[in-house]
Amino acid sequence: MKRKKKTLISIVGPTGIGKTKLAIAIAAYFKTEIISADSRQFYKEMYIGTAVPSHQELKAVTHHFVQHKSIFDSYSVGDFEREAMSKLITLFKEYDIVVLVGGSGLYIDALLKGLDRFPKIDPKIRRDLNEMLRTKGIEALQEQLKVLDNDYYAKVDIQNPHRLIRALEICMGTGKPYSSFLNKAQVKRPFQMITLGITAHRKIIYDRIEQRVDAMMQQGLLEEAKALFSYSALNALQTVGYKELFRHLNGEWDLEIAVSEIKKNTRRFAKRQLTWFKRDPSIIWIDIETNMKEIVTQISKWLDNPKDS
RNA sequence: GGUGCCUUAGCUCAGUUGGUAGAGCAAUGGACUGAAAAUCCAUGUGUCCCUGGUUCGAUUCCUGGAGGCACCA
Repeated sequence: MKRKKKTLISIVGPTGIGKTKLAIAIAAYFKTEIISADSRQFYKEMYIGTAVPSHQELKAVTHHFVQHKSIFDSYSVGDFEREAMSKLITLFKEYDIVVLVGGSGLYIDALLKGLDRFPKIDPKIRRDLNEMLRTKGIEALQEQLKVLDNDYYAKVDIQNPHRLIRALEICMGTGKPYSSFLNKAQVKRPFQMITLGITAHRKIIYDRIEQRVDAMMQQGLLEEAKALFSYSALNALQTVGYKELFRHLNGEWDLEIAVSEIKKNTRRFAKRQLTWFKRDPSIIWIDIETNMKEIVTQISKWLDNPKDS
C-alpha cells in the first residue's frame, strides 16, 4: 500500500561522519533512491578526494547528482536547485519517500527552502569585478555597492569580496539592486520533510577526519591530484585535499606538510558545516553511535504520525 | 658523577630593570541567496616546573630539588 504523503528524508552533517552509509541504508530499507547535495561529488574527474560512494554503494541504491558534471562545466547552486527539484518531482511519481544526503549546506537549503530567482548574468561582469578587486582593492567594490544597493551594503559583510562581487554583478547585470531580488516569496515544497543531522563529539569527528585523510592518501589521492594539477585554477578544484596537494606539486610544501594542512582544513570545513546546520531548528540531531534499526524505527513512526506539514 | 644552558597558553617561543604575562600557529564561536570543500568576521584559553628564602609584593632575584638538552668525565 502506498502512503499518500510524499516525504523527503534528508541526511546532513559534517564531513566524514558517515552520511553516505546511513543514507544508503535508509534508502535501501525504504526501497527508494538518493539525491546527493554535495558540491564536490558532482564532478566526475574527482573521486578519491571527494569520498564519493563506492561502485558497490552506487549499485546498491540509485544515486542522482553524483559525478554527473565535469570540472570544466560551470555549475551553480541555482542550476542544482532547478535540476534537483525536477528530479525530485519525477521520483515522487514512483516513490513515496526519497532520500537527500549531503554536506553542502547551501545546496541542501536550496532544495528544502528554495532560493530567490535571479536572472543569468554575463560572466564577464564577474571577471571585471575580480579584476577591479585585484587592481583597486576591496574599497572600490564597497564604494560601488554603496551606490548601487545601499540597503544591502548596510547588511552585508563588506570585508567579504565574494559577497560584494555577487551583489554587484546582479546590480550591474540587471540594473536593479541586488536586495530587490531577495525574499520574493516563501517557497512551499509539495512534500513533507524530515531532516536528520548526524553528529558526534568534536574529538570523534576530528579522529575520523584524520583517519579518512590517511586512507585517501593510501588510495592514491596524490596521483589523482597530479592528474588534475594543470587544471588547478578551476573553481571545482578549490577543494580541500586537492588545493593543498597542488601546493606540494608546485614545490611550495613538503608532502608531509600538505597532508597535515589537508587535515586541518578538513577540520575547519567540518566546523563550518556544523555552524551552518546548527542554526536550523528543524533538524533532528542523532548521535553517530545510534544504531540503524533505531533510526529506521523512529523514521517510520514519524511517517505514520507526521508532526506537521 | 662534573659543568653549562633550558622549563611560561594545546605547540613553538617572547617578556616582565620585582607590581601575577603576550606573539605566531593550533583551537573556539559566528556569518552565509548561483564561487559554498568557496569566502569572510570575532575570540586569549595560563599553579609562568616544584620548594623554601629575601621583599609590602616573586613568574622574575637567591637556596635546594625534579625533568630536559649539550659538553666533560
